[in-house]
Amino acid sequence: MPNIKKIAEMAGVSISTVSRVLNNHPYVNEQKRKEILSIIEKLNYSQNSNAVHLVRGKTNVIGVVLPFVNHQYYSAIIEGISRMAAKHHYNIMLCQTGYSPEKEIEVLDMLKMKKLDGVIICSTINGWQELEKYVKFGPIVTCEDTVSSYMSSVYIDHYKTFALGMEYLIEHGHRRIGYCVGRKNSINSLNRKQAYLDALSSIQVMPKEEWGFVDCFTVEDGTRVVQSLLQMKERPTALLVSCNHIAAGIVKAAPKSGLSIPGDLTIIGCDDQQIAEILEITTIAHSSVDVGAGAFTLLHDHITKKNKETKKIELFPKLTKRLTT
Amino acid sequence: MPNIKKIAEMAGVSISTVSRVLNNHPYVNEQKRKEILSIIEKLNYSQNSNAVHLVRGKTNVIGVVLPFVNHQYYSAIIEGISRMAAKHHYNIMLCQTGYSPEKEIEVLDMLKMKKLDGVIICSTINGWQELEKYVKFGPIVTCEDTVSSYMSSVYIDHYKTFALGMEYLIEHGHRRIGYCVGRKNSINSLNRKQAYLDALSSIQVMPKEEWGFVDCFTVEDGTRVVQSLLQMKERPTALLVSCNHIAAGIVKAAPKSGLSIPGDLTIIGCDDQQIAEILEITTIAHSSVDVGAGAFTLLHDHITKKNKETKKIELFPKLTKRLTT
DNA sequence: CTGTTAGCGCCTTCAA
DNA sequence: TTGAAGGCGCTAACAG
Repeated sequence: MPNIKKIAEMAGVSISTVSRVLNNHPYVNEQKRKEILSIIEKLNYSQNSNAVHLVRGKTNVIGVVLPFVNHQYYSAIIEGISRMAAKHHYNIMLCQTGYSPEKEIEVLDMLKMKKLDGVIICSTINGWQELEKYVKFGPIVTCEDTVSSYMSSVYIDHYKTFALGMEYLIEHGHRRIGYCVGRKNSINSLNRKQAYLDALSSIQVMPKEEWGFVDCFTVEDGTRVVQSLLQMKERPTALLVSCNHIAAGIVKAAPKSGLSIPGDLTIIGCDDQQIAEILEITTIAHSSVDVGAGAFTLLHDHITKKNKETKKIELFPKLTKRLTT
Repeated sequence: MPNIKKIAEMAGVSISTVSRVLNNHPYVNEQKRKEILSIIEKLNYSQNSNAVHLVRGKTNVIGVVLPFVNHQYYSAIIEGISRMAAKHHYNIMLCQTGYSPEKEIEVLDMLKMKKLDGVIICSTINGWQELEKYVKFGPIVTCEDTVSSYMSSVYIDHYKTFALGMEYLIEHGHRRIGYCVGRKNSINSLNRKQAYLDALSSIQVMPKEEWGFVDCFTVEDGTRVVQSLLQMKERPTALLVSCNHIAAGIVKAAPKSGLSIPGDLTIIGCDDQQIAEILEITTIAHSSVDVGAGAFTLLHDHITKKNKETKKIELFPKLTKRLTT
């Protein structure tokens, strides 16, 4: 592999001059520039990124941290990030954590080690207090609501999401309402639960422990919920579900067990996965692609120092009524 | 930011010694090792990856090239790659090309520029002859069938896939058969078409041009297919569809237009997207996660020189009968 | 067991 | 408009 020195030798100039044409600097004799370019061409030379990164102190690579790549909520976010990143000539290091705290830290360490110019955290397991320790190594943007004043974020207030859903259900006469969320104690789950509890309390209804389902992530989890429902003496008439894939599982499994939807069971899902459209599931959604695009923009502004202060961008989901309500 | 020199100074040793403890080399006084470690801890130091990459000549990063991230066929492949990569301490650079030839070349250039240790191409737009030019810069593995003897691949022979589907349809009495594929002239599409034509010719049926749909990628394309079908004087009784998302669009749209499935129209999809399971679509599938995992393994073996010769791994999909046939 | 030294490939003053 | 020289931060012989 040729290097800059070799090119310089062949062109009979110094490596500085070669460097100048490589980086489109002015003050290079047009004749020499042409000559150098042709040699570069002939030798099929290109810069060694690692050397460039080392000397420049940046890589034009950002890290994207998420629990599961093969999950449409996240792949939509990646889509948004990808589009914007391509526009600004940034590359994406994709890091699937499976919600392992260590894996998340590993990525943050890559920031510290200058392998990454910045990081977007789609969903954290360590929590923002931990993330905060790394902002001194480079900008971090989250796609979740964080209280931290050191990190920008694009987020949805899931208290509002669930509040919106509960309002709809209550307005439509439901009193026996249940819900499904993912990780039991994540910020988002806790917010959702609070909205649920507050709404019930506003109509003087006591929440029923067994109607709150946790650890729901996939279609299979949805069918599991239906199984549980069938065992109950008293069943909810409606379910507010934090993700459409779970909702899809419920919607497919319920009729097979004799529960008609929305007759016996009303379902409201969340997010903008296409499955909701296909199965005609009522959903409360925002654009996940926009989340990703927004996160990249915030991050990019920080990297390029366009803005120093952190920024919080809230996205407001809205309810689309379809056939499960 | 502290560097190795600073650590050496503070510990009163040379940078070599620090480097040794950093890389777990033997022959370091246990006392000094402890001391150095504690200073590293105190200063919250860590190596500069770019310097390490430069001097080692590798980055432990591989590139993954695909047209669309937000498409379940590809996100499943990424899942497979991610899992294996994590196991071997490799990172993934994700590159969405949108089938732009230039974007694909950009990634290959990153291989040339030592930013990447290897590349996995999930679907190429430039074609294998072009890719081949880059193997001298590092190993390239594809998830498509390539004739190249310079690149390993994990692939499905889509001639066989469609042949399998046609056989099923013909056995079940269909004679008026159509098909849907993605890019009109991609290798895979051409292979599929050939299988289709060969099957028809084997039963002495003349193919009908308008029953071959191209540029089908999404659910919406599926509904578009149904629109076209409705305009036809003579309609096919069955459709072999290269991707379940298109099939999903057809399955949802058809009944709304009075075409019952499988009564008026039999549908066979392809690949293992969950949507097929949910909508009970008969499909011809292999595990896409396995494709990714296999591709990484091949690539890793090349990077670590475990095997020099290229290897071709063929995966055989099988037909799962459900409710659309 | 430890330090010196020579790179890895490139960018960027500085002086000419 | 050009070149020399000094890093960027680290690894790896080599010599002690």
